[in-house]
Parts: sequence; structure tokens; C-alpha cells
Amino acid sequence: MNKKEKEVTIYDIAKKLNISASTVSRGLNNDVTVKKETQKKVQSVAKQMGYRLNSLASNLRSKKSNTIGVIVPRLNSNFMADVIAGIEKVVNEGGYNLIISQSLETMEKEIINTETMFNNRVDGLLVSTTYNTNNIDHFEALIKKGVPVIFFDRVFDHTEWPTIRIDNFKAAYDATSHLIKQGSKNLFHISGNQTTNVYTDRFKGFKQALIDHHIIFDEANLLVTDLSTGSGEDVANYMLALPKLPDGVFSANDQCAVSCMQSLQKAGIKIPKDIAFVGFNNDTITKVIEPNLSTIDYKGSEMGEVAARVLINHLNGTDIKPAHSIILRSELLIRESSLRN
Amino acid sequence: MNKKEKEVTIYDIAKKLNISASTVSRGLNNDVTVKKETQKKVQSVAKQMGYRLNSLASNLRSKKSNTIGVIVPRLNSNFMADVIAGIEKVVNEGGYNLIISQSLETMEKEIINTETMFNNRVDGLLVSTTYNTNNIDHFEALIKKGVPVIFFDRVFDHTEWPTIRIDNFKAAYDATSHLIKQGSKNLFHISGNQTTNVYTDRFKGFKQALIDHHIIFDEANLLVTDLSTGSGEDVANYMLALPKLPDGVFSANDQCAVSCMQSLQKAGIKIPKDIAFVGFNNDTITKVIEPNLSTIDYKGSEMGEVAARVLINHLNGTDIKPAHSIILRSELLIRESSLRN
DNA sequence: CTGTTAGCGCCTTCAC
DNA sequence: GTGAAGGCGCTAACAG
Repeated sequence: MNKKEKEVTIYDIAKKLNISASTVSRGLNNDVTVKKETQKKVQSVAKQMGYRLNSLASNLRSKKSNTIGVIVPRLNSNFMADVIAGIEKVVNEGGYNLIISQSLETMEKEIINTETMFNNRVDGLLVSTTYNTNNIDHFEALIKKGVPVIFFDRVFDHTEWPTIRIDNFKAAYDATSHLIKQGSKNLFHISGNQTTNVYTDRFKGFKQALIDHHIIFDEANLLVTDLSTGSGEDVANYMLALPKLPDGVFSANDQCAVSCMQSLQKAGIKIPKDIAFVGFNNDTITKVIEPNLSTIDYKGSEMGEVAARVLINHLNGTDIKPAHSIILRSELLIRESSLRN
Repeated sequence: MNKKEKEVTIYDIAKKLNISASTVSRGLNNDVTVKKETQKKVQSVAKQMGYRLNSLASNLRSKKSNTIGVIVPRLNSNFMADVIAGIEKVVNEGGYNLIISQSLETMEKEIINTETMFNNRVDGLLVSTTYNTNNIDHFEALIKKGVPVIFFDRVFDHTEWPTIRIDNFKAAYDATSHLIKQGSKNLFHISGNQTTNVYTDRFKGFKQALIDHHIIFDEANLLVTDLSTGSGEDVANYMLALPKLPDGVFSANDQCAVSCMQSLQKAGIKIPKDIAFVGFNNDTITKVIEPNLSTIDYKGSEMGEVAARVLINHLNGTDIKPAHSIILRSELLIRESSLRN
């Protein structure tokens, strides 16, 4: 390491200009109480001397890190990439830094990451919990200290802060109703981990749609999976072995729906004639699979932006803390084959 | 803000134990010079009093932020999500924090982000440059101060540090050769911005394959686009209007290839009979489109992990700095229809 | 409008 | 093995 040149500090600038360090500090921070002329001089000399702010010192003094933390279960999904992009945009525009970590679906890591964020004195935290998170005690310390903790997508309701999410129940209800209106009577639901609001709500919506359309729900028609491509294939094989094929499937994500569709098609099943599908997420693949897959559209980037904005507005005192959860828009997109056969 | 309870500091612990703050500090950091017994006492009292390290102070003192910075052009792509996930994993395991920002393909923002990272005293920086980055002067300050700057994927060669990437030339050469071996004679290349190593190298590989197979290259057969879905459609329309259709297309990414294929198929073109395609990236969609798309596979997560590991090993002094660029493995995956027709 | 003073909480000499 | 002292660079009172 060749850190030859010593760092230029405000004292160096002060000495050069024969003024005090405080004035330099004020000048650099565009403090209104400092003369315009002095300010200009300070800034130009700072630049000329190659001064750069030492955020480390500034942070210690002001007891603020100017940093927002994010903890998500996984970073490598389409949806989460959109969310993160949205968060980054707002956070960066707001002049904050963004610290990111993934819990890899283990609560243990979520707890450790939270502690690290806490020690780093993040000014606020945005969280989407793991499948296995069954309580939120590990965030209590932050909340007690007045550090905002805002949940999005996979949420835990807590009284202090609003949560940002979509209406999973209604989206699932609409998706299922669509299948029923198209003639499906024997419906299956492919779902994910049933400890998370996201998937339990989708399941509830599915069930309620059946009930409201006088279709009897059989517990065996709920297939709990990890929603992966592999699970889609498993589900297809499972269905093919059934005495009676389903005629409608609502999947809690697109990835699993598509791989299931592909496996069924390989076995000669016609979609949607034999089995109709609706997915969830509006992933790119829904417009590539033939026939195109109807799905629930909602914007990860919007979710990220809203979550970040709520947080930052609060930190800036620009906005009062919203009293209630924020429900973002989601919409059923109805698709069909884009090819003429 | 209700920060009622004051922060517990090492002085509070010291007072309670009637020892000095230095000893507490040493005890907390498992310093060997401190008695085992004292250490235990310190740590247990610390826990009991709810002490947490103030990284802000620690950072200032040690002039280290314990943080790695990442600057990428965009966060919301499949590939970049994988890269970030890989980086996060290694960085987190190494006990560092991860600050992330996106330059949104503008060099201006890249420069600002770099300065922010610099001010925040990141211990190292991982960068994939924008399309418009035509020099890397803005990283000089970091490098001069001994802060490692490591480029990946979209790289600029500089003498100080290795770059992490794949052999784009060879991958493109292989992809094109495959098309030629399958019978293509009139080949087109869909490429991206020609200021970036990634796309110029792929183009060079394409061209060289033609030359080596005695096929004359016509500049008109290079289509420079933004590689988006929309561009894929435009390219399809362009081709359909040509006096003579191409019979082979090598696209610099999958997304554009697939949308081009879809548009052509809508117009009645048979793939691969009329036109054969090869893409790049091994995106999920390549296994959904019919026929499945042959593509170049390489792992974003691996790239992220390797880049992060090189950096962290260096910071830990575990490893000497690699002298040369690191070329990661990439591979042509040959695919065809997965359906029986 | 500017200067003086006093830390933020920690860690690292240097003593003993 | 432990303590005392000092300072990382900045900014927030408090004066004037």
C-alpha cells in the first residue's frame, strides 16, 4: 500500500486560508451563515488541495451513517433485482448510501445481518423476510432506538411502521376466478412455503374464489412446493399420474407454472384446452412460452421505490409516517397464443 | 425519534468493572495480551449491558470502513442479479459490508458514485463500466491511494489490477462456427454498443469465424442495437424486408435473439430450418422458447464470486495480487426443440 | 459572520 | 497483564 500523500483535512485548508476549521466546515457544507465569498474561497481551495470529505469522521460526529440497509432472502431473482434497482434509485437520489445483504432464506443469517446493520448505525432498514422467519424480535432493538424498519413483499405486521406489498389475496382471487370463468372446474393451486404471508394469502384467495363459485375445495389440490423449475416438473408428473387430470392450475409464480406447462406439453397435453394455467409475477418467460401465460403483473421496481421513499421521506422529515400499510397495484394480464397455427 | 436509552460505550463497561476502557477494548477484540478471565468478564458484562460496537468510531480510528463498493451499469438484469448475489456471498463471508450503486449507463453518474465510494473510504471497489465510459481517470484517485479497483465483465485494462471476464472473442467464434457447421452461409450478427469490450470482442469473434471459414463478411450484416426486446422485433422486420433472408444469426444476447425469433415465427419463418439462431448468456428464456435456443453459458455468480474473492484475499493479505486478467469459463450449449411435433 | 472549545467512541502507543 | 493519554477528522454548541 502506497498511501504516500497524507490526507488533506479541513485544518489544512483552514491554515492555508488563515481561518478556523469550523468556518471551513461550514463553507464546505454550504452553511448559510457563512459569507458567500468565504464559501467560494473555501471550496475552491479545497478542490485545489485535493480535499475530500472524511465521511467516517463526519458520521461519528453526527451519529448518522447516511446509509440505508437492505436485507432480502435472495438477490438472484428477477423480481428482487427489480426491487433493488428501484431502491437504489431512490436511495441514491436521496443522497444516502445503500448497504445490501441477503439472508439466503435462513433466519439465523437474517439476524446476524440485522445486527451488522445495527452496529453500522444504518439510518433505516428495508426488509423482506425469509421463509423461516417466525418472529421479528431481532428488529426490536432498532425500532426501540428509533431506527425505521420497513417490511416489503414478505411482511410482518408490526404497529410501528407500515408495510409495502400487494394484495395477494385479491390477485389470487382474480386469477382463480378467471380460470373458473374460462370453464375450469377441477382446479389445482401450486404454492410456496406456507409460513409466508405472500403464499398463504395467495392460497386464501384461491380458496375463496372456489367457494364463491360453488366449487368444493379439496386439500389435496393444494400443492406446496419450492416453486422452482424442478418442482414444476414434479408437479406435472404428479398430475399425469392422477386418475383425473385437473383442468385449471393457478401457480403462485411463473417459473414453476412454465416448467410444469412444458413438461405437460411434452406428454402431449394441450394447453389451455386440456389444462388452463395462470401464473404470478409477469416474468419475461410468460411472453415466451407458447401459449403465452396469463399472469399477475406487479412491479418490483415500484415496490422498491415506494419502500425507499417512505423511509427517506421520513428520515428527511419531509413526510409524516404513513399510518397504514401501502398496498401497491397488481393486475391480471390475460394472454393467449401469439402464434397463428 | 425516541432514542431514550443512551448508547452503552466501552467506558460504561469499564466503570462497572472498575477497569480501564483500554482493557475493555482489548477484551472485546479478543486481544491475546488480556487475561482470559478478564476477557470473559468483559464480554459477559458487555452483553448484559446491551453494548454494541460503534463501527463509526472504530472506522474513524482505524481509517478503514470494512466496506466493499460495487458500481454496475444496471441492477435489474438477470445477469447482474447473479453477479451481485455472488459478490454479496463472498463479501459477507469475508466480514465486509457491501455498498451498491448503479450508474444507469451514464459516465457522469459513474464518476459521482465513484467519488462517493471514495469519500466513504471503501476498502476496495468492484466495477463494471457503462457503455459510455471512455476513460478511467475517475478511478485514479483510489488507485493512487492504494484502494484496489477491480473491473469485471465490462472492463478497462489497466496495469495495476487484474480484470475478471470471459473470453468473449472465443465464445463468439465458437457460436458462429457452430452456425456455419450447421449449414449457415449468410450470417448476421446482432450486437450492442461498440464502445464496450464485451460487444466489440464478440463481434471480432464473429468476424474471424467467417474469415476462417472462407465466408465474406459484409459490414451490413452487423446490426448494432441496444439488444432489447424491442430491438429484436425491429431486427426481425428489417430482415423480412431484405431481398434475401439470412440463414444464420448470432445475437450478442438471448433476450434480443428470442424476441427476434418470435417475430420471425409470427411471420411464418421456420427456425432453425429457414434461419438458425445462437444467443449469449444462457438466460432462462432460452429453455422456454421453441425451439430452444443454443447459447453461450457463463455464470454471473461465479464472476461475482471470483471478483470479490480476488479483492478480499488481497485486503486480507491472504493472497498475492494476480498478475494477469482472470478469464472465466464459458461454453456453447447446443439446444434444439424439446417438443415432439 | 467567524472563532474557540469540546467532544463523538474507539484503538494504539507508551508506560508500569 | 493493565492503565493513561492522545488523537482519528469532523461538527455542534457557545461566544463574540
